[in-house]
Amino acid sequence: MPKPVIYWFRQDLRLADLPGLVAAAATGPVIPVFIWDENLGGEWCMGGASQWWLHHSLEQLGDDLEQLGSRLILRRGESCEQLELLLADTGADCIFASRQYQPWAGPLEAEVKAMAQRCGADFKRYAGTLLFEPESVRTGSGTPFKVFTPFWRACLKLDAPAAPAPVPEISAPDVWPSSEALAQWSLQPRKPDWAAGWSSLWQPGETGASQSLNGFLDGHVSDYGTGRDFPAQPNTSRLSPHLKFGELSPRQVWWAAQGLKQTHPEQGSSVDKFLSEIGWREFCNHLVTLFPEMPDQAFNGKFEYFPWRSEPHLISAWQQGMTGYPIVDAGMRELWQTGFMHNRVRMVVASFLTKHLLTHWRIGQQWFWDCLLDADLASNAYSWQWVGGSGADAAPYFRIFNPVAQGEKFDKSGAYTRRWVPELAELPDKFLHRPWEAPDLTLAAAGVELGRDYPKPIVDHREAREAALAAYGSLKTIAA
DNA sequence: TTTTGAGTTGTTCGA
DNA sequence: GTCGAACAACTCAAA
Repeated sequence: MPKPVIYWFRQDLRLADLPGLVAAAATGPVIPVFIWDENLGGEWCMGGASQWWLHHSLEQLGDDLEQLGSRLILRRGESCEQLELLLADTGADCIFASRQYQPWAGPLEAEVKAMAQRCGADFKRYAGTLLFEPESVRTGSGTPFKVFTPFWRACLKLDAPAAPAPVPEISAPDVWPSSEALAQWSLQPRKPDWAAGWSSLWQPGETGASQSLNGFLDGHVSDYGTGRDFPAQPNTSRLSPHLKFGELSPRQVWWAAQGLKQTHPEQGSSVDKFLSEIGWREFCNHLVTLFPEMPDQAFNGKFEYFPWRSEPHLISAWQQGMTGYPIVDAGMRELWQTGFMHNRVRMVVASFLTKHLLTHWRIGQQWFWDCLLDADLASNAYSWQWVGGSGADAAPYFRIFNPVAQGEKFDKSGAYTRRWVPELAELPDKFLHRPWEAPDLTLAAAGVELGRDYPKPIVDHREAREAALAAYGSLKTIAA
């Protein structure tokens, strides 16, 4: 009997289309392992909402492995130390894993490789988390791209990603190493249980992921191009948490989408628009491998001098969805209550924090990191810097979202806002996004007293806009 | 090497 | 109500 090998699961919690697992299964009996390395990433260790998802995803993965006659071994501690212990416990002679792209992942992989070799074993790393490896996408002059559109055009000219690999047959080792109990890791909130009810909103795990993908492609993708901008409409894929944990590979998404284009050519442009969002995931992750400081430092050095403010009561109002701007508050409450926020609304709330409140984008980045089920280091950092104006190819500084106009344009009928800000539900459409302009009688008829049932705006839009333009304008005199 | 066209998602104002 | 211009300047990527 050949020696067993270890498959080290990371943010790739699936069995299908996992090249490293295929290779491991072809080598010998496989010991699947997940290590809860809770401090990995330091400041960017896993946020609360994501831990809830992780718990359920691991539960599913364990069940799925048992269906195959295998198991998921759980260990807690520093990744490299635990792997070394596992090599000793099991006599395994190789560790297989998927490559990850956070700034700390490469050094950790190098450390594991060195440790394995010291132990007379080996470490093998496989692609599969992205469509294209960062090293493979280059401009005509051989440099990495810093602008999305030419980046994605170049990706589309490369060889198409390989077809997804099926679930391999996995043989079990003679002896299993010990495993910890998932329940003892306390990944789920206790008191208060802010995730109560999330199980009816989300289905973590590979099965839920492929159901979401298929459901989306069978239906709502057809109107993705325009429908995706309206938060009350069901035209977004909601695949991001599944992709973040690797329950679904981008190759599976790619191939399923290409298949749909074959059978429904008329949906081609919507499908391409959807795939370009997968392209943004690629782009952000490629950029963070090039610029590992992206999560922590302004891309544009000028922003070291930006006059950010820090007013705790404003930050807290934003976090709690009590700014007095209904579309902003709806988004922030959706985030807190479901671990997710619609894309359009993410932009509105991010613009509001950085521009109306002149609050550092890092405050928003950290809040999203803790609250979002799909929190991805690269996408989160890139997007906050993009909105805040300090990013690579960022939004122009005068692009300041008007929360009233955004509400009236993208949630005209108010279905989204009324759902998350129910105290305004009885207001007529005309005043829903600007309750401070409603006549007293209208407010009374809707059962709303501003300042009691719902806040007055914490800042005046026009004044805040002027202040933001002045603050951003102050950077013009500073050489980059 | 130099030149040229372009770059996710907006708002306001005045004609 | 609708439409175009202004709101800047800079960097990127390709020709």
